[in-house]
Amino acid sequence: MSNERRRPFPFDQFEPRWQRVWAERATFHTPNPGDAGFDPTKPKYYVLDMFPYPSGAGLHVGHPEGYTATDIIGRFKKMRGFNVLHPMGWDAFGLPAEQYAIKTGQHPRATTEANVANFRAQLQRIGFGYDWQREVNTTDPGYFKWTQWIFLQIYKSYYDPELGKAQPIALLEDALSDAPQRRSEWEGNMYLLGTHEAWRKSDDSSRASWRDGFIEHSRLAYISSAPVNWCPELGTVLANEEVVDGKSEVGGHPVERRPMRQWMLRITLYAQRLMDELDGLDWPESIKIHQRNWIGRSEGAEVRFEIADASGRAGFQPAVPSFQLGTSGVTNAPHRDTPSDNERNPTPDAPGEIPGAAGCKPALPTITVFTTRPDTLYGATYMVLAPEHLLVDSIVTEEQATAVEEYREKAARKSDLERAELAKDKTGVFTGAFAINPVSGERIPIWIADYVLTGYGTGAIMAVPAHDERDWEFARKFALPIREVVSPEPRLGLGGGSVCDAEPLECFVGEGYAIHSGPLDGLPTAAAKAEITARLEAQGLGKTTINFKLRDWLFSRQRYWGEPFPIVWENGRHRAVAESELPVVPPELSDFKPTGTPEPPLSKAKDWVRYQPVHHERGDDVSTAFPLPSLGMIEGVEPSHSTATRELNTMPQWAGSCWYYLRYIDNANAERFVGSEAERYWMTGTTSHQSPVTSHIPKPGGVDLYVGGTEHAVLHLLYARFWHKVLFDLGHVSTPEPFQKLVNQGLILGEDGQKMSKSRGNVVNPDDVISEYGADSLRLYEMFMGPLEATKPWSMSGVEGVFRFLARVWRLVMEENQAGEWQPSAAVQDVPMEKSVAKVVHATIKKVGEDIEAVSFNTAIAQMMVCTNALTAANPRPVAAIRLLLHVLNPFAPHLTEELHAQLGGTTLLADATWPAFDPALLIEDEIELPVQVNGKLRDKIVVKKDATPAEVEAIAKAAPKVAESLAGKTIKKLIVVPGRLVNIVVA
RNA sequence: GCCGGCAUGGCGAAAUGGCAGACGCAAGGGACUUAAAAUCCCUUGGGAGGUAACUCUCGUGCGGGUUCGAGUCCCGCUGCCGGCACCA
Repeated sequence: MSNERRRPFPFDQFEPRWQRVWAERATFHTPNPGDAGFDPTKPKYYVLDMFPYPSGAGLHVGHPEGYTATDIIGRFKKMRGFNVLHPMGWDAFGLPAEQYAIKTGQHPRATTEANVANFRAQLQRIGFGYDWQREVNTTDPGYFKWTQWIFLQIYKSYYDPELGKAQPIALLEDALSDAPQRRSEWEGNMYLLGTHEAWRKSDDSSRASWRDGFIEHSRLAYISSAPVNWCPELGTVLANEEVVDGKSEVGGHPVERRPMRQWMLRITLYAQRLMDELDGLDWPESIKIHQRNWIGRSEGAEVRFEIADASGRAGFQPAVPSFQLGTSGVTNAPHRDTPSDNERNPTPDAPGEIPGAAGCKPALPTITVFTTRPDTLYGATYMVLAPEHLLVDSIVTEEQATAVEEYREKAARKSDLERAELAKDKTGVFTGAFAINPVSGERIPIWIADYVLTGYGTGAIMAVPAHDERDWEFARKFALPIREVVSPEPRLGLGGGSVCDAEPLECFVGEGYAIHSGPLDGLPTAAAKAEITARLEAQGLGKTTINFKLRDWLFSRQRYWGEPFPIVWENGRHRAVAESELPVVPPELSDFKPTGTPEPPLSKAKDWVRYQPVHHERGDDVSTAFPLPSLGMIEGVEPSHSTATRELNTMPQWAGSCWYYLRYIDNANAERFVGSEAERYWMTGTTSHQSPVTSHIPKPGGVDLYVGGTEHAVLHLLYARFWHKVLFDLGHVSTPEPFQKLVNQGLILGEDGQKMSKSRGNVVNPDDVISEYGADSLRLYEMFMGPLEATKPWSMSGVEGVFRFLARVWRLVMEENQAGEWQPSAAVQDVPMEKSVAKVVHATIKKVGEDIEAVSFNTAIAQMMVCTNALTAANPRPVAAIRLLLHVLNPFAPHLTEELHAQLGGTTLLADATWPAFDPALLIEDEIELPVQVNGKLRDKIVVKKDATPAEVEAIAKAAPKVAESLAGKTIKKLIVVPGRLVNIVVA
């Protein structure tokens, strides 16, 4: 069979040989600034692949697609005189290794090591020019030490809304002690930071504890007990981004909502920056749009509704200011930030509420809603709270209490999946309470319904059934009044803001003109929004607001095979371990099974759990964020370390991949996560000898080219940008964005046009392709299939096609002797190139270079095929022409070209060669052929001198036989000569 | 429902608003060979006409438009793929 068959060229012999040569000579090693061999005169180019999770299944053909693209570009840039950084590593924490461990009892570290070895060998077999000295592995303690360190930087920071950036939390502490009078101002912001719970508790405590609580809850990493996505099957919680249709993205297991104590990262505070700073990036527009949609900014207004007391009057105005209407324009849903003793009946703590002070008539709370259509306020005929809304308990009437409680329990039990499936069927219950429409003064009922989400806006809405599909449906089902307040066309004579005549027949959600809306009547929607918002603001009843769909990032997992948090708990408070204690290494376990409860598997390591503080040398960073005594320790009690326990959760897999591109830059650095000199060079191209980087970098800088699949459009690419921005704010990195240019490779389908999968049996294994056709054929085919970004099916006969092309290149240079051995061909001679040969060779140099820059590899390969066909026809074959072809083919088929280059007497590596220059003079034709059209239809072709004047061209064109025939008896209305392109004659 | 992307031969695909189908696959024919493989050469979008070199004509999902000229730009559809989906 195939191994019996004689190979058209001996790729199986020379491919491994050249791979060894590259490895031995460290051909693709790139020194850092300051290292031996570093050339500061060269520009830098950082080309990055999305590093793989080393699964047990090994590489599939999708991996080498992007990797070959970056390899071609990296090798090309090296030939063009760049310092090229092109590294590879392993995103090796993750669920599959842990689940395999559960099944087999084998330690995840063992399987991970074996898989990494396999992946590395597979990649090396394809001949990628990685700098293997820069390899990183997220599970390496020398790596995750710095993942933990970065987490601590986030933990020790807060977001300053005025500066719009993260700051060390120590500064916040200073600010609070320096300016205690700013407390009320801070209180406003505190709610915005989700810290109102702490504020409430601190109300009657000392100033110091208020401050501690405030600091505690200002951290960019915080503890929350909000309902999270719990997956019982996987035994862990998942981020919103990891839940697809109510099922886990990994494994497809059902996911339910339940409140749990979890670490969250305040990515929401970066929503605006994450959105704005996309603009400067050279990314596919679709990915940018995807991220913008995910962040989901919407502009609107918050409106405060008072609750009517039983007699129907508006309730008492609360004595405290409504600090939800704070200074910052950014709000998000209230989080229940502190573990609640009874999670099913959380303490109401909504804004403005003062629960039952003894002996006084309780002031009734207000309800704040978010709306993008404040212009429809006159049409708000009822309100809806999310079932989980914290106000429900305090407003529900006795008669409705049972029904409400039943509904809330049912809603809580519903999984996300059920909630999604039942989405169209609205359900809800009346609370028995009423609110006052602030503009019409009308008494409107307050309902609860699960179509209102607790996590978005304020978790409460004003319902305008005439102009919102969902409210319309709900109102129809429960026979609630529907009032039309927007008309698609301007209407006259329907003013007065009074009652409308009849309920509308259908829901109108578009923009139009206000009707039945008092002072707004006749205004177009945009103006009506502005007018009503101004009026509300003047009366303290509302204000413009911006809302984001983006939620804070749920950052903890109940897994073994992940980075432990560098956090210990004591007396119910968390604190950072000292930096000198990093890395916090996971304990050895033999049983990795989920506990079956939300208790993480690390809880099984009883000794590890009990925190034994290391003895600190002088100068060690023990104090971390702020001194231990301020952490809520009981005064007078000596801190006792024996009671301290470690945080048992681990970080999600995204943690390691949030910064790996930085570690490649300086992967052996034991002092810092990345050396600043090297970081500045590879991210901005400048060194300390050059002018310092200012805070306003015109080009965002970062990785020059990042290639990977679209599946990371909102997960990895959003998380990594977030971490990078925090590091930038804190002065640890020099660019605001990590990845300047992004290219998405398309999906490779099976030969049947279906997605490759084991069950379909259409999976192509790159190893098989290599053993039959060689690594160069695999590389070349993956690039020749079509545009890199396109989804395209695999075709083995296509592989065969590029294989034949490579064999033709081989035979350009080599021929078989009588004994059947390959030897340099006699046809290859040191003769000058004929002009026609020189022309095609130089055209090839030009086009291939341009196409590589444009990431258009399929057309570059087509041009090299044309060139090869031309050279095959030449006899003798000028060796200079062949050498030039080998140079431009080298980034694509590095093994074959190195071999042939050596066979032609080359003593240096093509990989180290300089990209050839083309001679533009050769590409200029003396005579050019021009098509001549009559009325846009091709009639003839003429040949003219390249510098012929338009008048000359015109004359020749008119004289062309077929043109003359078409023109006979007609008058020329217009004649267009496009120099070098065509002639078009318009006749009557 | 909303937001993207795509639509060109039998197939993968090319084409700064300027000769549609480069390059490759597949297919057919031929050369070499005892034979096969490999290799090399020729043909290959549809239709019509011509003994022939060739000639004419239609053709880039559908319908309009802009333009001397549209696969390409604009408007309106259809189909497929991907994402989001009660986000007020």
